[in-house]
Order: sequence, then structure tokens, then C-alpha cells
Amino acid sequence: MTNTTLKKISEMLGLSISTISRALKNHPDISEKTKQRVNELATALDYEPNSNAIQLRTSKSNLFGLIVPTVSNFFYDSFIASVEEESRKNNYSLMILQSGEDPAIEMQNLKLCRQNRVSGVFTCLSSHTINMDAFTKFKDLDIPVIFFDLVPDVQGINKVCVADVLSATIAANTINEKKKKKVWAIFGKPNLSITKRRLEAFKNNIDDDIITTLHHANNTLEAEQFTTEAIKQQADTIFCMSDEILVGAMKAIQKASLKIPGDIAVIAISNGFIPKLYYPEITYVETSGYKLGKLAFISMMACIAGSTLTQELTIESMLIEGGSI
Amino acid sequence: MTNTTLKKISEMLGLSISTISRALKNHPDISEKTKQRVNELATALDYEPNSNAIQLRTSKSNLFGLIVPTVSNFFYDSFIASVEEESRKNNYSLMILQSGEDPAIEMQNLKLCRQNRVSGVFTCLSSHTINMDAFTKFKDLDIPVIFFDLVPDVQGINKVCVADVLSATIAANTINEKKKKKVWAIFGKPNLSITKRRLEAFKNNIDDDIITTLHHANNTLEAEQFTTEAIKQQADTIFCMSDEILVGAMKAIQKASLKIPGDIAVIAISNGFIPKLYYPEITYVETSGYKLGKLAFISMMACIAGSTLTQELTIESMLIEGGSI
DNA sequence: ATATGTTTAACAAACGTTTGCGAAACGGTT
DNA sequence: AACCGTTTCGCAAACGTTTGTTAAACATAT
Repeated sequence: MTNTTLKKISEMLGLSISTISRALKNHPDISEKTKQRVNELATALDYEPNSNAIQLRTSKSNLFGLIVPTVSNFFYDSFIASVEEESRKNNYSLMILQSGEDPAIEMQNLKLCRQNRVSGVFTCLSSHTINMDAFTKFKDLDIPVIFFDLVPDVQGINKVCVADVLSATIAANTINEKKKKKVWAIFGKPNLSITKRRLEAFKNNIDDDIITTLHHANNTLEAEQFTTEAIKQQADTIFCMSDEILVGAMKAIQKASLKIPGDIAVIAISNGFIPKLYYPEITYVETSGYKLGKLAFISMMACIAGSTLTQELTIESMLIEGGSI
Repeated sequence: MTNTTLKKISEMLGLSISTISRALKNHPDISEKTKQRVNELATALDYEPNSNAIQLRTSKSNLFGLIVPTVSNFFYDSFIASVEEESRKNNYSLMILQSGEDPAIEMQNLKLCRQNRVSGVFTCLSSHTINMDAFTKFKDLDIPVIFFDLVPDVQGINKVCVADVLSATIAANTINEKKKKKVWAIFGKPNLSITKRRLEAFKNNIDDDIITTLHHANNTLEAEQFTTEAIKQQADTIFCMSDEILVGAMKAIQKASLKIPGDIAVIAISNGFIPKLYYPEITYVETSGYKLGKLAFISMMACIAGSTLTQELTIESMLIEGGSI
């Protein structure tokens, strides 16, 4: 069987294609009687308009592209979920593309977005990306690009991010208030701007009389090793910059059979899923991928609506109390 | 600025549109010199073919639809990652749609797939879905549909699933070998066929002389409560049918400060992410979303290639040893 | 010289829509 | 009977491709 088209309906009804088209969109030019006949046959034949033809004719695509290093990540998955939800509600579809931290694939994905004539793209730069040329093409074509999470450090583009400085500050202040004495703060890869911002803010806000050591872990395993060392050094608090690090820290703590928060306190910056896996639940500063998605979408819609001013938006961070500190 | 088209190139070069089209595809009819001129201008103008026009002309869309209850799930996210990866490698794009367990949205999503003239759809039925009519339309149109994970219990459709019976059997056998005495087996929602299959297989394979009680938890919290009760009853082993249940069980165990596997043993069926979060890592029977995605894609490509026989494929399960039993 | 073959490129139709414009058909007014 | 205003619909072009068919130009062979 083949798809029903306006033509097929028009032939069956002895009407012109344009009449069918107008009838289906409830155009005032068409009589009620005709509209009814058309609608009946259309539903009987399960008519579904061909989006490709529509976009070709109208140059409106109702498709967004979303590029992410990987879907399989507890931050990005909730971001995607959020953007998809909003897209669907606003009659847009979402094309998902993974770059796998590979700049070449990233370029290829941007190409795909252009070929599909997307109305806009949400993108998270892989850490290796430096070349911004590809994005200027989108600017030329008036295709809005919303950068999220890992955003490039340039002006004149739309960015939405979590409030790195604020969240690290909240974490530091919480530690201060609890009168902790010896803190091991574990951060992520040192070259990422997100790491730099969080580290800087944490360092600036932690009380001077707290013995604080700062560390960089490149992955979960390293975080575990640092934490094991922290335990040996009798630290009373572990701060984890991210979920990846939290997972490593928790493994070390469980391995040492320490009680939280009695033997050692833990506080993290997190999307919220991982902290709730443990007992007691880990106290964390929330940086919600879901909320970030909502914000990104709002920003996108503003661009679509014609807003030309570029802005950098951040989502609020708040402390979610578990029982780990 | 506006997108470059064949027409624009043809006008600038004083050639016809069809010549440009053929030149860009390296058609033998076109002279080398012309090809070179065309290619140079095309790259200079950053020409990207309009997929919509192509699909309109050729009725080949190179787009797959993927419908999932939610992206934000440690099984589905890896499935999606896997399918996206394969799609990209095979020159297809992926449209992601979430149904949120809502049959109405599910219908809407299928509509969207049809409107976009997808070449195929991967879908996971929400538990409430009963009406299969929507899918017969795809059959009529020769659009392959691959059901995965939660698959409907009917014949003549393509399904890929994890090996429920095998994985539950492996888990039961592992418990047998460890000479456990008192097992609490916690399963998911009783009405799901996946639950029924796993429960049945587990029950049939666990040794008779092991005191075994079977339970149904509808969510993580209930799993935690059951586990707390199990601890009170001095069970020596907890079997968790899924990650959702494992998370609840682990909370109860941590709350009771029990040592794994000394005080209590744990074994689960899982995608693999959650078990590695704890120390010791939880021993589990792997049901990989990633592998399932690969399999689903293979099945899809077979359909695209013209295969008409419908098949039900399952991925192998294997025991991944942690230190929890 | 004509005939034949080869290379190279243009023409035109088609895919399924949308939409400006024109035109019947009809009723009502003078 | 001529005019006018509505209502209702059809015509045709356009969006950007692909592709079967035709045709010009040229070279080669008779």
C-alpha cells in the first residue's frame, strides 16, 4: 500500500488538490459540506501530510537537532528528555546525534543538521572542539544554536549552563557551617572550564581555618583512589565536583566500611540521581539536566520568535539535603 | 543568507541543474573538467543537499523513529546510544520520541513517524498499550517496525529482547551453587510479561531445598521495604529482577549496615551500570541495552533489505561476577 | 560526402505540498 | 437586464531534487 496524498483524495472526490488542502486546514473559502466530505475521506484513508513536502514548500522544518557527546549519561539523558518533551508539546521533532567527543563526528553531525534543514540546534561541545567556524555557518543561515553545559568561551552566542560558581559556593558554605576540619575536594579534568570555575569558587569560599586539599581526578577510578588516600589521611569530608567523582568516592568509602556522616561526610554537585542511590542519601547541590533542558528550550523559542540578542542563561542551584553531612 | 541550491550553482556556472546534480554524484556523463568546476563552487558555497527534497523525489528518507517510554533510564539510554551509533554509521538519522507510558502520546508519536516518512521505527510498548491497530498501518505501508524490550505478545512481528528465561535461570543456578539457604526474590510489576517470564524461570530453577519467597515490588521504595523485611527474617540472599529493584534493596542493606556478601548476598539482573556503583560490586546477569540496540539495528537492516520473515531475536545473557555472592 | 558512434549536457516531468490569483456560479439590487 | 458582491473552487507556480529521454557537438569510419 502507498501513502495517501492530497492528489489521491482529490481524484476520489472530483475536487482539485488545492481545495483538499484548504479543506483540511479549515480554510474559510471552502464550504462546510465540502470540508466534511474531505475530512471524512481523509480520516478513512488515514491521510498523514508529508512533512518533507511541507518543509520543501514552506521552508519551515519543525525539526531540532540535538548534539551530545553521548546519550548514555545521567546528565544528558535528562536534558534530552526535557528538550524532547518541550519539543513535542510545541510541535517540533528532535533529531538526536552523538559526537562521542570526536570533533570529526561533530562536524558530520552539524552537516546532517544542515541537510535536514533543522530549525535550530542544541549542542554541547566536546572538550576537544576548538574550531568554531562550523557554527558561523548557522549564524549566516539564521539557524539558532543553543550551547549548553560545556559552552565555548566566546561572546555573541546563546548559552545555557548550570551555575558553576554558585553551586560550588553553596557546597563550600555548607561545609563551613558544619564546622568541618579537614576537607578533600575532588574535581574533574583540570583543563575544562567547568572544572576551573567550580574549583575557583570552592577555594574562594571555603573557610581558611579548614584544612583543604584540592585534587583532580580524570575518572571514577582516580576519584576512588584519592578518596582512599583521604581516608588514610583522616579527612572528615569529601567534596565531589560531579557524579562521576561521587561514584568513585562512594566506592572507597564503602570499601573502608565507614559510616556516613559519622566517620566521614560527603557532599557533591550532582544531577540528583546518583546521590539518592545510597543510604544515607548524599547531600548535593542540584544542577538539573531537566531544568537546563527547559531553559535551553525557552532560549531556543526566543530565537525562533526573532530575538537577536544573544544571552547566557544559568539555572539556579539549590542544596538538596540528604544525610551525608 | 540563504541555503545554496543546485539552481544557484547552475546559474553561476551557466550549466543546467541536472548537470550540477550529476556532476556532484560523479556521474560518468559529465566531463572531468565540468565536475571539477562544479565541485569547487559547491564546496566554496558550502552546498548541502536538502534532505527533504531528496526524500520527496526518491521516497527514501534515511530517517528512523525511536519510541521509548523515557530517555532518562539506564537501560534505554544505552539502547538509544547504540542505535544512534549504528544509524549514523549507516547514513541514517534518528528521531527520538518519548511516550511517557501514555498511549495517547504513543499514538501521536507514531503519527509523527508517518508524517516524517521514516524508513522504520524502533519501539518499546508502554505497559498500557493494547491496541495494535496503529502498527498494522505500518505493515500496510511496508515500514518495518522493530519491537524491543517490552514486546507485545503476538505473532508475525519483529521483536528483539533480552533472554528473560535464560537470565533468571542463570541467577537461580548461581544461588544454587552457592548453597544459599533462604532467598528473597523480588520481581517487578506482576502484570508485565517480562516479570512473568523471569519469575517462572527463577521458580523452576531454584533448588527445592532453598527456602524461597517471591515478591512483587512496583517501585524502588517497595523493593526497599521488602528487603528490610527480608533482613528481619534473616534471609541470606536477595535476588533483584531489575535495576530499579536493586537500588531499593541496596538502600535497605546499607541502612541496616550489613556486609555484602558476609551478612547477606545480592544478585541481580541488570544492564550493568548500577551494580558497579557499590562496593563490593554486585554480581549480576547482564542484559545489555547496548547489545540489544545492535541487535535491533541488525534486524531493522534485514527488513530494509527486503526480508519479509518476522523473527524474534534475543541477546545472550551472561553472569558478570562482582563480589556480592 | 554521408553514416555511425561517442561524449557531454540540456529538457522536462515528477515527488506532495502551499498559496496567490482568477473565475465560475449564485443571489440579490437596481 | 445589467450590475455587483459573495461564496466556492480550480489553475498554476514554486520549493529542491532525481532521472529518463533527447539533442548537440564532435570524432571516426566508410
